[in-house]
Amino acid sequence: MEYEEMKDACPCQEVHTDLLDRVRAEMPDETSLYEAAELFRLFGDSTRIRILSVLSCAEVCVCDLSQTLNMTPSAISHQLKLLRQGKLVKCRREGKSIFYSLADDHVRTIIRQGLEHVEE
Amino acid sequence: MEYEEMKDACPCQEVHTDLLDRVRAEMPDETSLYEAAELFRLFGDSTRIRILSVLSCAEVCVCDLSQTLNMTPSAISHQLKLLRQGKLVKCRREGKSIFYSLADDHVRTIIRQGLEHVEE
DNA sequence: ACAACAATTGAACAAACGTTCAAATGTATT
DNA sequence: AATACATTTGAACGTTTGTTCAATTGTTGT
Repeated sequence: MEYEEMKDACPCQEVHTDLLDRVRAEMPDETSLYEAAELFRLFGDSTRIRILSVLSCAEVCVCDLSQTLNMTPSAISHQLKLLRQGKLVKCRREGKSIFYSLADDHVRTIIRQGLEHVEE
Repeated sequence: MEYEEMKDACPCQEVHTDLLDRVRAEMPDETSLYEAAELFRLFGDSTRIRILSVLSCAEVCVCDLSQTLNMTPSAISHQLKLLRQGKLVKCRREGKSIFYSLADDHVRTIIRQGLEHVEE
């Protein structure tokens, strides 16, 4: 009811109704977009993208990450947990150390894409 | 001093020094990574990615966005401001309305990439 | 000049976030 | 069993974030 009134109140509505219908038809479903946002959110923090960037080069242990990025193992570990949950990285234990690597090549691609966009 | 001790305390260091040197050499510079993170952060919110997704289909006014996404013009406008600052969208005025569109094709590409990754 | 409308803005607020710290877990060494 | 070390975990903290609300700006029509 309210919504209908709002619709009428906006002159745009009259003009752009078919446009919006087309947009609605073409749009990816809400769930996919929500998941894509969740994915990008993981890349959207400098600590996490630096971790992923290191893992783009090599498989390394938490200790190495901690040294390379000059952050505490705890801070790194918390972020690794998020990256693991998001299926962006995988890990394997070797003695006391745990080695992390990218879960798949998509991750590398996405980072490259982002870097390409900013380096212009 | 403390840092040196930490270094010695970690057996990894001895083992992976050359690896880490190689990683450091290959890594993009801090600034690029930071900017890439900032870019991805913009895609990492469901409201913003939905806005961008609409703009991938068509140039629309704030009013249209507000209706399509079922959110207040104010909320939309706040997010559009961030997208404008990040150079992801551009706008032009036409009478009382302001029409938004994607700033360039990269944006479309990045969204597509993200969607591809989640739809698997 | 005034009313109507599209859009923007700033302050306020709750929710989500990232790091720190202390404690815990798991593995190898003695 | 006990120690040492790599990593993880949970609680706490200050900071950032997204939305709401009320007020404002800019444009059109009367």
